[in-house]
Amino acid sequence: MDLFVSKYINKIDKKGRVSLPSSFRNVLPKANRNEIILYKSIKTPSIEGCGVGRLKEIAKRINNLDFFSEDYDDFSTSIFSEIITTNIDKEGRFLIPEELKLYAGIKNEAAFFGQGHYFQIWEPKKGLKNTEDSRRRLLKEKKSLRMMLTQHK
Amino acid sequence: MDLFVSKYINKIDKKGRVSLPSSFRNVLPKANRNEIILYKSIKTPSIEGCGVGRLKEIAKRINNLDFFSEDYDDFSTSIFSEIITTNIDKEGRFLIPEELKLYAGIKNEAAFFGQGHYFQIWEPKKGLKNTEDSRRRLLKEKKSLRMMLTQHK
DNA sequence: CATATACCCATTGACGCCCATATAATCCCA
DNA sequence: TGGGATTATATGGGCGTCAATGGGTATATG
Repeated sequence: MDLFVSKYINKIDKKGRVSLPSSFRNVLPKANRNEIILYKSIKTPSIEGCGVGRLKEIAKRINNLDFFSEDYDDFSTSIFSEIITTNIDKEGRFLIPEELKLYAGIKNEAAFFGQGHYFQIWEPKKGLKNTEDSRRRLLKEKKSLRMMLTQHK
Repeated sequence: MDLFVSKYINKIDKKGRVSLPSSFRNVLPKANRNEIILYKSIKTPSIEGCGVGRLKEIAKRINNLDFFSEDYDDFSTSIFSEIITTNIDKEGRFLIPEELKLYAGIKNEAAFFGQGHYFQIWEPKKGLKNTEDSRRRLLKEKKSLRMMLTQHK
């Protein structure tokens, strides 16, 4: 599976280390399996992460915004200048920078949420609540959710 | 046959393993025959499952949404983080995650119901009752439908 | 030299792989 | 076509491996 899926809650030890879930590590390209990038989520108090290869895709997305819009500047500033690269040790653990932990309100536990081509790291309770909220929003528009899930072709 | 059809009731052993019915295994593509995805059914207290190919298609669809919209996040959270991938061992067995067993009320036995492009896993009694209920609903509708169509003057 | 971080080793529990058996399904040949 | 032989499926259990976690120590970096 080459997508970040499912959710995991891992502990952060005294040294600040936390295991990237094994299934997430396997999504990273064999070449750069010991490096990920992290940045603040724009829309939620969470951290987003992915392999370094994904950067190009993000750049493309931002490039597709209207160059003269405020959004363009805001997104490109918020994302690119805030990106932090982090190394993964032999045991599959990494350090979450203090600033990002503060932003997400993370202390002793980190909840990892698969998001397909990237993942989010939440303070566990906040993360679970966010999942519920977002499911509730979607259920209001049953049509669109069904559209996503049902078999086409 | 490349569809999930028929129903089976299998036992869950001490280790939590359960056999995916052989005919279901044969539906999975030879390439990814040792991996399936599971998720909570939206409308019923049951687990739905299918091969990973279906997931990749959903990923493609979500990826086509506006990257910066709220819908994008809602979909990717509700779908990717709720999906669980599980491996099928050499004997054709897999583990149902505890959270999903709770959701479906499954303990020692699991009932598999073919649904065409996907399948459902139920607590046996609930599953059989659901089958009866939905058949009853169908018959009722048919009756009123026939009434609509045949009652002239 | 002090703090942070990487590497090494250890522990525990979960999971995958292997082997075994019983029952059911299929085959094959006289 | 009957019936024994072979294969497949569902199920049970032993055991090695790996993932998550904890801690000691070396190394780097200012």
